[in-house]
Amino acid sequence: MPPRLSPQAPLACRPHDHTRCVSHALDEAEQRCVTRGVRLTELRKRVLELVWQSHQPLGAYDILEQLSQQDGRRPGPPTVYRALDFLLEHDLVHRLASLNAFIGCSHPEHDQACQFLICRQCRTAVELEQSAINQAISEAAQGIGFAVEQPMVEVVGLCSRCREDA
Amino acid sequence: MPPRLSPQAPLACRPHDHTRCVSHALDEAEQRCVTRGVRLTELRKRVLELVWQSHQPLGAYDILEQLSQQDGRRPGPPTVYRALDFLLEHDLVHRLASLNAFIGCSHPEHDQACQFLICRQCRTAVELEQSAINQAISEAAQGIGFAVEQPMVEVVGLCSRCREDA
DNA sequence: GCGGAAGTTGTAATAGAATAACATCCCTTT
DNA sequence: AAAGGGATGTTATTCTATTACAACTTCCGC
Repeated sequence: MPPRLSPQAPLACRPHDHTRCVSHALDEAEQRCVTRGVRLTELRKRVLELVWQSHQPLGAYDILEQLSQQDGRRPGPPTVYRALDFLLEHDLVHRLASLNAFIGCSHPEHDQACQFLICRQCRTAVELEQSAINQAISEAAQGIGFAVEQPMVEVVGLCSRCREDA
Repeated sequence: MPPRLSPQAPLACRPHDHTRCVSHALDEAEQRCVTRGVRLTELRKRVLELVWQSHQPLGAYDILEQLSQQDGRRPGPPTVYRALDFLLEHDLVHRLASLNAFIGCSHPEHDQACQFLICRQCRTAVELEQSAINQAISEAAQGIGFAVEQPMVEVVGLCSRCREDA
């Protein structure tokens, strides 16, 4: 039986008012862009919002489709990828290589660790910030003279809720 | 300046007689398949050999091309992917999600940890087996009730040789 | 305001990675 | 020899991502 979740568990793990996640992420993104002197255009903001729609990573073509259906526009793939590239560059989203999908960055202010726990059933992805993981990686790398630049951790498994359901 | 490599550093990090890597990998694969009662066919063996050709991960379509050029065959993508699926299933190769590429598994006998240091310059990928990394991951996962199934670590950076050259 | 420069988006075509569906072949077992 | 299962071949297609170029917007100095 899965252990009871602590109140410190990431929001994505528990039921929560998700509209607040989204608005918080958008606010933070606005500020971040102001600070960096770059423009969070309508398109970029919309893509960020779509990515934040849930805690499940979203494919570029899913975003494309939602832009087509919900908004009036019908942009081509490059338009979406460019928006995503922008958001990636400014640490507002992450790309999950194992899923070819994108997800909102939960803590853009910190060093982006790019550590994710991905539930294979409900597809929810939770971002971690475990310095212990990074440290273990750094130490191993140092041992063979490898200079770490972008560590990436993606762990597939079953989240606590899906374990309960099983 | 990068630190001197210890003699325990993985082979892939240093110059070495690579034909021995390959033949050792093939031998081990043969045995593993016998043990498991599955068939290491000519095609599968050939794909494994191609993947082991170097310590740089190889794309499925690269394999395809080499099969076309070096051997007489001209198989379609499904043929190659099926061979790769087989090899993956039996832990004889790994797939690097961040590169869409495949690489020989250095220690199929152990639990496959799927930890890689990938040099962005020479593209060499070194497989690690750091239980410390897995442990850090497990602990973090346990904290939020997540059941780890397939941890995956891919670290992009600069290997020691490429640091020296720079 | 005007014009240019930089940045952003639109559009069409294409490249790259992976799979579906079905046919054929081969090996084993009886 | 026949049957069954596993392996491979073949064709077409899906999904992911990028190249190259055109059009438009925003910003800034004049």
